Amino acid sequence: MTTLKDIAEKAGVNKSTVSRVLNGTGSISASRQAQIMRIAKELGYIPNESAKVLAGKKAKTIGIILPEIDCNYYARVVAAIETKLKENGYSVLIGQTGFDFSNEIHYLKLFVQKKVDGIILNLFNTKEFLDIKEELAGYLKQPTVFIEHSPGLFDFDSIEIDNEYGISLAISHLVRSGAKRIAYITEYLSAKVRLPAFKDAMEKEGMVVDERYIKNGAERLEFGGYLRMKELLMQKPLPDAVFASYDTMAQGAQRAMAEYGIKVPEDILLIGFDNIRESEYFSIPLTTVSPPVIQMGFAAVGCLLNTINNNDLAGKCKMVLKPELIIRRSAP
Amino acid sequence: MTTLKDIAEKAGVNKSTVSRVLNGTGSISASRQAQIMRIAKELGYIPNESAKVLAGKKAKTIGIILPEIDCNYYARVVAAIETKLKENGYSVLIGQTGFDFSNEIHYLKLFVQKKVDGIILNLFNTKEFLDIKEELAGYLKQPTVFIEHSPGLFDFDSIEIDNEYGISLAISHLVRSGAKRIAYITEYLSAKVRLPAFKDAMEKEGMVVDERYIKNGAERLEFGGYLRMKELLMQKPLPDAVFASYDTMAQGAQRAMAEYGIKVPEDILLIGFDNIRESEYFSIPLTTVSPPVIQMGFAAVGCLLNTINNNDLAGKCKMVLKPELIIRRSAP
DNA sequence: ATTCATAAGGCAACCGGTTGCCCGGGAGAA
DNA sequence: TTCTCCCGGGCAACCGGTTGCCTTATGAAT
Repeated sequence: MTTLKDIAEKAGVNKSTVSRVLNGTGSISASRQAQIMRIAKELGYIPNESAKVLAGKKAKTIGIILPEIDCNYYARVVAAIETKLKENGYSVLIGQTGFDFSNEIHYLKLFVQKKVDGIILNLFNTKEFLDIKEELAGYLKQPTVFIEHSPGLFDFDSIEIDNEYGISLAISHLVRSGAKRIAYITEYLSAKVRLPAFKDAMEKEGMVVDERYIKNGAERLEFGGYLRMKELLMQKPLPDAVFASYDTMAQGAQRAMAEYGIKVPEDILLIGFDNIRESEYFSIPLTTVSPPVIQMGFAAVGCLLNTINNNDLAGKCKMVLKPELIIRRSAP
Repeated sequence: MTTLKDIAEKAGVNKSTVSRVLNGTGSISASRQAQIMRIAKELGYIPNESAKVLAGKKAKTIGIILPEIDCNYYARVVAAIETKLKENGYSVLIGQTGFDFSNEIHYLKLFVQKKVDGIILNLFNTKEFLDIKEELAGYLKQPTVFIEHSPGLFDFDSIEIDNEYGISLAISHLVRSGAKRIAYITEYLSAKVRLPAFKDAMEKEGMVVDERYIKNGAERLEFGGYLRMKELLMQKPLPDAVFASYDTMAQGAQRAMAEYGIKVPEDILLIGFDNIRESEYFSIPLTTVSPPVIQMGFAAVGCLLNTINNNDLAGKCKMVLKPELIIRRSAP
């Protein structure tokens, strides 16, 4: 490990001079600069970030906490955020919580210790978070922005997705298409936030919520969609429209319907949520609600960098992004 | 920011005592311990990782560099790695290179500066890497493991996927199924490693490689598969089997064939590579080559942790993992 | 009563940079 | 010629922990 001191000794100067040359601060003669740069290269000098941070420099790192990565939705979120941060010279520390509250807290604390410059929180358990907010006070002093969901603390920045609005778009589209028996397939985690919104939307459209057409369960993703759809197909009369809690479940549902010879959209309309990249390429291209996740990621980064650089803007940045409806063949 | 010193002053002891209590090292009386712990909690003490690292502690962080996250394949890789590392108390810094060599180098250097304990490299440009290996010497001194591809340096650990073998599994399966005109759809990036392997496999099976049945291009993912498949459908006679460079392209290909009324597998057999989670739920469940990526991730972490903890094992860990063929309806 | 080991904790150097302050010397202004 | 000012660079404190070594007190063993 070669350090500033090594370079300084070899050049016969003080290490502060070397520091200044390497950082382009202070005024050092051109010849010295050249000499020091050369020696630094010769010695293969690699700066020590920990020392820099300890001495008061920014770590140029932000942490992002989210439920999981291996999922078409969150992968896109983190990719967008990473890309934007990279453009600004930041690195990203990542934490998967698996939807678990203790992990959410664990990573929050960990990242703060690691002296990140800011944190992007995609929390699932916002209620629980709110409960122990005071206890966490020390960990919420650096720039923090909540994405997707917000615990509703007005002293924090948040970039939310308007789930309720998105779901109402889906339901009213189905109703306008003449659906009478609208079913909902979901899983426990997703249901937590989307089931109430589904019921609301139904009521606003004047539809009765028939619990027999709501299928919930533990299994997630394609498999969950597949199972719940099969359950639904036992019901008679069959629903004439299905809202899947997210696109990945919709893909499983399509598969189940194909097995049973049910035609989409002729027999049953199908609509999803998320507009994942592949939904356009499902065997029946999926009509779906498209939350602006890339925009959300970019906004979160922009907001965070603002707060970091001007450090007086926390709480100033509150956005609620509206999803839009993407109409494809599964529910034209 | 409360520090060790603050706690020490309040407790009337030296900060070294506080350090020892907090770390459970040294011998400190139970009452002191209790007192110090209490004060630490009262003051909301948050340890400073940079200081710890500077003082010689491990950062308990590893960096992972890979082409992209928003892609079913790599998302799974990074998820597996993150999960395993979390179990061992490590955090992960992530870098997306976008398949770009300069980004690969950029992140390597960056992570080293950040004093990570180890690096997992999923490099795309292994040749270029090899070319400037000497220049990088200073950056390759901490534990490093290559995954998926290896630059073939025997002083480094690597967990490779045997692409050639995987592709030969696919081709020989198609040949055994009676395919005479086997096509290959791909895109520039994937082709770099898989096209030669495709040709090899074809030759080994005694098939002639007909360039008219090889469709390559810039577009990636589903869209790329969709475009290349449409090109293929202009060819006559039609191929009787298609090998898609990866499952996501296969999904696009399925869509193109559906539009043209081509039946899979009756008219054309289709086979993919990657065995992404959703391939089981494609409209025609996809026969595909399954590289053991979870196992690869776990092995990489295991190998890295070994090297970190025993620091004399570098280069000892070399694995080449064999994919297996998953037979589903698209090529029974 | 003397020796000795051990427990409890203090002291200070060190990790590798950063930065405010200071100083000597040469050039330009008065 | 003397006074200023700026350029080039040195000095040392500081960031917040860690740890080897040393001291003191206490109790046990001889």
